[in-house]
Amino acid sequence: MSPVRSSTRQAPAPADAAQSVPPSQTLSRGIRALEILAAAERPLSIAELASEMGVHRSVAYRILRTLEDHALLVRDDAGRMQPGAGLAVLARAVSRDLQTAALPELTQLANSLNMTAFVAVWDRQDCVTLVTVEPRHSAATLAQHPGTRHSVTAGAPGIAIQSSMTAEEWSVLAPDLPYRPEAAEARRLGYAASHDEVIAGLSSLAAPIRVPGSRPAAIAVVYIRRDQDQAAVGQALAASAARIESQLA
Amino acid sequence: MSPVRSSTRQAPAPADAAQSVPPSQTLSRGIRALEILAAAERPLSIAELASEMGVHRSVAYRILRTLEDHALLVRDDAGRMQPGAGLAVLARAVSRDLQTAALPELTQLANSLNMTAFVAVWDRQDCVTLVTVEPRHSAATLAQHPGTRHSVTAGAPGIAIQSSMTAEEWSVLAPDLPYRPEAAEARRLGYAASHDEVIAGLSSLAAPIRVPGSRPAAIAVVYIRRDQDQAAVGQALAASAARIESQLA
DNA sequence: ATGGTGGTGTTCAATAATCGAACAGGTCAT
DNA sequence: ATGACCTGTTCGATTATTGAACACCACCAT
Repeated sequence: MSPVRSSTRQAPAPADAAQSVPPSQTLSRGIRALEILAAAERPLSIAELASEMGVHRSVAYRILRTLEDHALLVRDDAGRMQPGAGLAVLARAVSRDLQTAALPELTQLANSLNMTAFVAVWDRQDCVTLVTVEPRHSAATLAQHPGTRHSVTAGAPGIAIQSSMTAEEWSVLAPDLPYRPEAAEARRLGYAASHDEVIAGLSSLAAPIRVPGSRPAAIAVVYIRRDQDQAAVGQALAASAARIESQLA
Repeated sequence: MSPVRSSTRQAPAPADAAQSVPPSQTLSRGIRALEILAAAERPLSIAELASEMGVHRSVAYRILRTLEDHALLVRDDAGRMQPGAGLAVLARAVSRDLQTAALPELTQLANSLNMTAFVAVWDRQDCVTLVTVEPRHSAATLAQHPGTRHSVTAGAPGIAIQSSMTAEEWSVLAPDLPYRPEAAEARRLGYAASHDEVIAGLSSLAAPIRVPGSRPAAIAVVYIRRDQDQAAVGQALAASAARIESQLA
């Protein structure tokens, strides 16, 4: 296929049973610092972070300095920490091809349907929103922001992702998660629907995107009014998904 | 000002001369793994990453396992590593208020001007693109993606950021970086312009956004044709910047 | 002024986390 | 089947990490 790309042979990733190599303590703590900071809604001092992490302040100091070196963290005027631009650079590389292929489709969908459109990927137990596009005349903007995560067993994107495989395939890949019966119908239709699942009052439609070599994703829209022509929108989503898949091949 | 926000007193962030605390080795390596992975345009095996990082394979193994635990990394079908969705979650927290305030303005600008609009923040020597919105009828989409970085001394966004402060303030905050004379004029006009600076053939206009407590940012558009009414577009940018600033107050 | 409070940054011996070699496999070409 | 290349695991030696203690600064009440 790609004659230049050498060394294609490699070993499998066997079922990850209880891993026997203990995680790196320092690295874990560093990441936890980032997670805490991302969840906090205001900048935090080193001392606050240290107590939040449950480590000695001098340990936090060293860790935060390191994160700062790599621009994953920046300081306030007052010296307090907040997430840094380096994270945006790293995030751009997440499913880069999918992001690139999906963006034009999302723009097109958002504006023609006048709904917020987004791509979500399957990550462990969750569905994570990767890119979003809001419609042009967004008066009451539905804020579906990137980085949002919710259970993959709830909402149209999750159902769509499930619908890209059979119940049996699902039980292999996600033995702990239930297979939603709606996925079977979504499989027939080419798209999935949900109402009031993730956020009360909101409805969502989604179509699966099969990504070669990776877990499946979904392209979706959210909306408020229930009186939509679900079939038409669903088919538009499925068509977009097909175009995206063809670009990823 | 904000009576609820307790504990406002804190120490300064004195000039960061050569830091005397050595960075955490393990954490640095973990971040470097992410950087390498983000720069690579294909998934990498553990062995490849190890040699790329210049560490023993078993060291890389432990580090990657840890990153995987936190969903900053996911594996290929074949067990090779690629950036994970957790990074998207963290990135969403970068200048969250700015992102939120800017998004509607970007959508509005992109569609009314029919140009790609984006927000860039100042990070060390660089200008990093945070959010972008492409116009609706994007035939030839200018792919200005989030995460793009280029020197803050080049391009309209960089000049706009410089224009938000005087040459003297600049020399304090960025002693190593030159102050572009264009910034003085941009300061008068309320917006900055550049041609062929970052990417040959592309022009850009930008207005500064002053962010309370943080480094300044910029809102900008890129376009190909030179025959634009620069003043009108520049003023639209400045107006958007003003609205964003008022939301951040 | 003066001390109290809450913060940052630095140093250093003790300790526990990390390192890296060696081993045990698995998969895919040839 | 043989070699090439990979993942995952174990374990003693080494070294990075830890955390207490110290010096210092800014701000606020008293």
